[in-house]
Amino acid sequence: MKLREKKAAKKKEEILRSASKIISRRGYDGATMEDIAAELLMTKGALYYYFKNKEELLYQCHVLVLSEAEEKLESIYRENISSIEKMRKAIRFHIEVAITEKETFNLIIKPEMTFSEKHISKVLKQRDDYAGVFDKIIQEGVQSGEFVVKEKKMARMIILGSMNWIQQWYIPGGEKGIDDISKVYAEYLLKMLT
Amino acid sequence: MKLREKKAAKKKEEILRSASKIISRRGYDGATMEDIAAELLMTKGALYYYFKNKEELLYQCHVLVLSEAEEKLESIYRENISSIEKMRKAIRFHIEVAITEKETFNLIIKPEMTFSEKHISKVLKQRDDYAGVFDKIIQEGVQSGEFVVKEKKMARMIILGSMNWIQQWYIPGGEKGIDDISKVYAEYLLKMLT
Amino acid sequence: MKLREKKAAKKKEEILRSASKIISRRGYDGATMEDIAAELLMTKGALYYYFKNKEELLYQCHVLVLSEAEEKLESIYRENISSIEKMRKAIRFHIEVAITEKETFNLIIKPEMTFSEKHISKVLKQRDDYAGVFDKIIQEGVQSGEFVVKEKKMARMIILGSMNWIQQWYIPGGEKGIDDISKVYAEYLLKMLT
Amino acid sequence: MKLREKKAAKKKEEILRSASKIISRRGYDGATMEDIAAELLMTKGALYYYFKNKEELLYQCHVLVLSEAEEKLESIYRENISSIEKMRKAIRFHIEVAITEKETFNLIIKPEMTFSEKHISKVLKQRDDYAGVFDKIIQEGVQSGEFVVKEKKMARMIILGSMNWIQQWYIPGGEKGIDDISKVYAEYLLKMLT
DNA sequence: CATGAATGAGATTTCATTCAT
DNA sequence: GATGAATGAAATCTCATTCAT
Repeated sequence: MKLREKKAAKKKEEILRSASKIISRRGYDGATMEDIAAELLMTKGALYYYFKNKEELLYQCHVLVLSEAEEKLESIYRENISSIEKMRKAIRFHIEVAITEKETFNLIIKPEMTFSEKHISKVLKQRDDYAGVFDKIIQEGVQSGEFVVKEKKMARMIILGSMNWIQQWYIPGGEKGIDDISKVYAEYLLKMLT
Repeated sequence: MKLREKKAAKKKEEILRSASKIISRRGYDGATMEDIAAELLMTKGALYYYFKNKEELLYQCHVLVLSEAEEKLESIYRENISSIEKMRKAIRFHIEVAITEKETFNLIIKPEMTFSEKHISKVLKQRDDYAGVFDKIIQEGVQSGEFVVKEKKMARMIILGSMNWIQQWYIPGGEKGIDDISKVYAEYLLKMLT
Repeated sequence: MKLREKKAAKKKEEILRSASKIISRRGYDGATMEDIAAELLMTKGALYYYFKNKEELLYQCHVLVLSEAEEKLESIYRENISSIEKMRKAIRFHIEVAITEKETFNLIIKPEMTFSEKHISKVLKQRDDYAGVFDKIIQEGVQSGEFVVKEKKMARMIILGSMNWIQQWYIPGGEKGIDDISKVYAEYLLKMLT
Repeated sequence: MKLREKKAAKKKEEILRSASKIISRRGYDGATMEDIAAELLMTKGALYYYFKNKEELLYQCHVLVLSEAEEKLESIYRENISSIEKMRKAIRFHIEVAITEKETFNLIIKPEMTFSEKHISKVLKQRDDYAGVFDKIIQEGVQSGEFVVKEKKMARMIILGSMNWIQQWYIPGGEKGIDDISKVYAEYLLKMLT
């Protein structure tokens, strides 16, 4: 029994990974269930065995990706380092995820247009939770005197917004690598905070 | 004849304004030709008289909105004020456009997914031109010693990215008005540059 | 304009007649939009130009057939003849419609299973109105002393039920013609009422 | 071995009872094999072990329900009472079955639309047999002088048709209970026969 | 015996696009 | 110039049925 369930769970995750890849390449509307199934060498019908419809599939992608990312972010927050270092790490991590897993993070744009009422609030909640970790780091840094920020929410918006935008112009194999980018971003954004 | 053409041009612009409104509300895929026609109290067929297909219509929207915005931005650049002031004005202007004309600016996200090869290079060129004005302001500021920025392109990316992201969370009538937001953004982003 | 509208209305009616033919032959689930379109030498898409979905199409069938039938029934009720004669005529008319237009009357079975909440109440209302004419004839007959019925609603149920059931076994070209059947039914059902 | 078979037979019957419940609730097309399996806490696959396809399952439902009912009806026919009393009892029994076991009796509507050639003749035969008991009662009543009916088949059609139609409007817990209804029906239908 | 997984055919619906009038 | 009508391709989703384990 347990084995069975594990197998199914693995399959689901496999589907989610492929799905988010396709969705990010083609967009939510552009990615057809056929495309997603093809990538997995499955038939459309099989997808519906695991997820009851396209929105559910997308929603699960969202949950998977974001919960993994949030966990990692939290672990950074709990590290025994200065707030500045935490923020630097968080920035680098977020950029890395947003780019290398562009596939999945792209799902995040315009959720209201994609999710129905059934899911939208949970989706927004999860994003808030994720963003909340950045808030906590900022808050901590302000208290320790490392950061000087009055409008903390705004600052967080700027930080996350600028990073999320990277997907719009980043081209793999281009002049700047992820590492270069995240170094510069960290530097400049920290300059804003301190 | 001239009158005719003028009339037609006016009609085209009218269509473009309505179209961009609808497209931004529903997204490019979500906005059907029917919807757009309905907003204008026209029939689908009529749209095809003015624009040969949906992509062309969207492309023209893009041209219209961006060329207007670029012009205004250039005029800011030409003003006889400090680079800091220029940047502050540019930031406020961009945010205002991105929010109040959200309708049209939203078109900008993910152009490769929307435009075919026929248009994509022109679209990207126009965006580069628009962004180029920000580059010029930064460049000028660096030369005058007002700004201290080594990675100018990156800085511009951060600035534009953070502002474009505002659409993702801004809710009209919320706690913060456009003015508050743009003031804080200008302050924080300038802090980064100076 | 008027001409156009008339043309469209005619087309709609044409569609409804074909549709009800197909639906009655194959049942609501069995009749595909493709089938219906084929019968009319149209494409599926064209149907959706006239009716926004399958249920709407079916609903309009129902409205068309029942309102025509009710009108005729009312005219029988208004004739200047005895209640017995009215009932005899009504019975003959109903049987004729239920058989010759079997196509359309069959729609009537199990409406709750076919219509969504949006339409169901209107459908039931229209049926009640139709049945109501039988009630009025019975009522009149009782008052004039021609009929002796205490449970009028039940009597009407028996009359309509027995007639509606005819579709279940009637085979065109069989031993008994419609005329024979309706004569016997009228005789026996009137025997029950008097 | 025998035990095995008995067990299997019991299981089959159990399935048939559940199946007819679901089928009558949702209609033959509406009831999916999944639904039926779910009601039995089985999986779809298991159903296919007992019945080779959906039609076969339905057919067996039909056989089960009708043969039980016919048996009971025959026993009424064999009772040592007047034909009038037999008919009254038969009417009451039929209505009771048709309502309380609505689940199963509903299957009977429009058999040609549900059964393929393979089964249809057997289905019709069984129905004829069932109806035949009513014929026998009528025949007996006519011979004994209790009934006065020339068109015996028609009379039977009226009787069965009116009763079968009850399902269309009967609502459990409504004003009239089954008992009231069957009393009135018996009274009125007998009035027609005598 | 039974199950989970998968298939494949078909159904409804949507829309950009075309075209005769 | 503009409209109503129609097309056709594609997308989502459903289900009876099969089969390896």
